[in-house]
Amino acid sequence: MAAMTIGQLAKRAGVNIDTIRYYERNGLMPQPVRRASGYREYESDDAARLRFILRAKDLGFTLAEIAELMSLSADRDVRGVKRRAEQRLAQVEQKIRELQRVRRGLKTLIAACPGHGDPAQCPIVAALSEEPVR
Amino acid sequence: MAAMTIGQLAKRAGVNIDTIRYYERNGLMPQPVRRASGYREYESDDAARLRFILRAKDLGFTLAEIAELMSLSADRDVRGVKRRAEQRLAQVEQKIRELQRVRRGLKTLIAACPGHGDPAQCPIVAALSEEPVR
DNA sequence: ATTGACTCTGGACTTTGGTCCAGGGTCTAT
DNA sequence: ATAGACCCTGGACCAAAGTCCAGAGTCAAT
Repeated sequence: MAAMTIGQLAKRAGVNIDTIRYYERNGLMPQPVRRASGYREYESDDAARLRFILRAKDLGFTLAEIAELMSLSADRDVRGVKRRAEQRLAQVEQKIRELQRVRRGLKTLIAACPGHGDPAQCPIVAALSEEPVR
Repeated sequence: MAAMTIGQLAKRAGVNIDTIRYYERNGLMPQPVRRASGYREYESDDAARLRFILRAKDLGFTLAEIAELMSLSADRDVRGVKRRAEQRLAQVEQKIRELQRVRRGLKTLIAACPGHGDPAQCPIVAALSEEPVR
């Protein structure tokens, strides 16, 4: 019920005021009611919507994906929402695998490096110019 | 020994020709010898250097970090190189943990979503507007 | 009524790692 | 000698997700 200004909403959500305007321009936040002065007025629904965006962002969705999620949700397309979440999960798992590969590569190099002495003995220096493992 | 043009080097390394010029502008690749015509001439050392850059990039180093690695390596500072590799490893591990958290979040939502019916029953739609777990 | 904090708009700017283009010169094979 | 492929430079442009700014108007408290 309590109407808020954009500054209050921003503070409450812990985001920059310009971020909210940016989301509005990009269709993620609604065009809010305006006072006679032009000031935006937000309701608690808007705060919920902003939390939705931030939570989804935290889960790694891009803003474009979030817009799509909200559109699916508005269409009551629960299946579509679930599908997008599954796709995102697959991406995350792919990225984890990739980073695990990188981790193995780094660990191998670090383990073999004496950390002192002749650079020619350091496998990091040497290995970095070998053929990539890709 | 065999001198190459930039196009040959690019093809051999599998990168865009402009990427090499870009690396040169940013101090990652050396200013090569020029022919009278102005054409760049590369030696196999340069190919090794380019591989170094690409391999390090593959391990997730930024170009700035790669420049630093090369500078350390040129200073024969093996300890410094190892330290950077360890720091990068720590970053990678941090990122993996973060993605694992994201994965858990997504899995929880997906598991609880029926995938059909009333959107009010779908925890993805609902949970996304709750307080972030951060 | 004034002050200080707040808000409005439109547009410019940031970062990273390139990619592309135009308008010119060069190289190589025929 | 000429075509076609290559190379040169400088600068413009791209994505993503904001952030910042100037110049103007508004709000709340004193």
